[in-house]
Amino acid sequence: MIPTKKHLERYYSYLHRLPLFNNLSQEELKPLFETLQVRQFHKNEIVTFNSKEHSRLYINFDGLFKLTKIDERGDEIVLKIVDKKDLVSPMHFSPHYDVAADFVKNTTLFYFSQESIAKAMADHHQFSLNIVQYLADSVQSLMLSAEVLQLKTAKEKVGWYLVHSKINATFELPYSKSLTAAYLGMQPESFSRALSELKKEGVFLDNKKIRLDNGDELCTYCDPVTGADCAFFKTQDCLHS
Amino acid sequence: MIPTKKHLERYYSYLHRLPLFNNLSQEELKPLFETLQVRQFHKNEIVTFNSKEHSRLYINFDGLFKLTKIDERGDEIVLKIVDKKDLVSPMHFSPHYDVAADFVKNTTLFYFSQESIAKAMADHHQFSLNIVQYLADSVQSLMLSAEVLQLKTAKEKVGWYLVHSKINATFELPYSKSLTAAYLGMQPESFSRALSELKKEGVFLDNKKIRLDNGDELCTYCDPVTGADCAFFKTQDCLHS
DNA sequence: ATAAACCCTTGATCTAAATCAAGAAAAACA
DNA sequence: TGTTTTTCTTGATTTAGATCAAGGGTTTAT
Repeated sequence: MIPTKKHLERYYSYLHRLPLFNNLSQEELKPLFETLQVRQFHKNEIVTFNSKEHSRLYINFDGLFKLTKIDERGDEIVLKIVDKKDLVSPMHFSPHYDVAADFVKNTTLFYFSQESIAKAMADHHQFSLNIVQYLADSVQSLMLSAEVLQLKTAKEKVGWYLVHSKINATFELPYSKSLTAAYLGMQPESFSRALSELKKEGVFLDNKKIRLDNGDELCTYCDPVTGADCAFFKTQDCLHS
Repeated sequence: MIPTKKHLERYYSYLHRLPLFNNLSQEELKPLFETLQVRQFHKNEIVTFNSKEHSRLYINFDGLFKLTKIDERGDEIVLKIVDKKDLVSPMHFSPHYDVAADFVKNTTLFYFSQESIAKAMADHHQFSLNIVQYLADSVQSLMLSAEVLQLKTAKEKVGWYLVHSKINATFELPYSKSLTAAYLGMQPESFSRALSELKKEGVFLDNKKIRLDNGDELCTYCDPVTGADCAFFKTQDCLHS
């Protein structure tokens, strides 16, 4: 799909605000942005991302999908929930690795070819640094997930996810309960039961809004990386102090 | 610790052969290598790697350690087993993230400061590309681990680990059973039981050597990334063909 | 507005792996 | 070399969460 000129202006300024393009001028980015491509995906569509056919860097402009792996039995793990402004780079996968992109909503993705990205990296050292930063963040968030998924009980997982949402967003669970459950590696039933356990501790979820009796009920479930963005962090009330 | 001149020659040629320095000449690497530092760690020592005090890139010259996270209950996950030639880069961690380096053997680590690495990246685009490659590989191996840990049963995990060893190394389990079990997120008892299940399928582990009745008994447990390095891959006998 | 589809909850039951326990084997040490 | 320490195995028991099942809500479509 070739975007119209009117759209392009809007797209460029959207892109320019992403962390991936930090410290790069409109001018420097022009040659890369001119190679921008756009593609739409339908809700419920499933696409295999591999480095063979998808040697690209995708940016979620609008919509929602999950990166998953499914085994022979049909069991699924959610590696990442890809929301607006999030990136996926199958171009960085090795030739035999692939993941499934499972679209939760109708979605519009931007993408740049591996060649365009390679050229931009060669032309602008800052862009290489941004790519390094993006990959380093991915490593860290995967390590954090591994920790949460393996070490925490069902209740702790849900508690952790809620603090996460409470701090990063605005007291709202951003996704459906079943999608969140899948991301936390648990069944919807267990998620539901964990929520009712948390109710006893003063944590309520009314229509996706998180409500707390006291305000600090979720601090037990917090981690230092998430906590760093919290107002309580390193005060006497915070457990990471 | 300041290495002697005699040692340095040996160190430089060791380093030069690492993938991290692919396509870079001895000449180009000289300024970076001159900033090389060396540090020893004792068996059973535990060091916290965070970006504050360890804003470096470490290379395991000799020894063995595991990168772990431990929770309040004392439960541990092994994020990575760091063997000779492997890298760890706390310099890429965000300020509030840390992992524990738990030394299994006496270990000698090389390291470069964040500044040295940053300078080498700025001076040589190829080095930036190598760093990107290293981080991309880390992302992928973490995604593969997540899949193995969450989706596979105990027996499948052990089977998978054995194909892994069979193909990458030389039919040997590279680490102790309990370390391997920890890496696979299971108890030593479960590992042991899984092994005796595999015996029934013709897979034996005699004194760390893997012995197979037929030769293809482990193919069921293989994954395409591991399989890609296998002679059977994509022949009629291989399940990934 | 009504139907249909989907999502969520609650209860009963099941199961894989953890835990507890104790002995066997192997490795490290003196 | 024998002794101590650590690692591994095997069995009995427990448990957290999965699975199965069915009813209640909520959103979407007609």
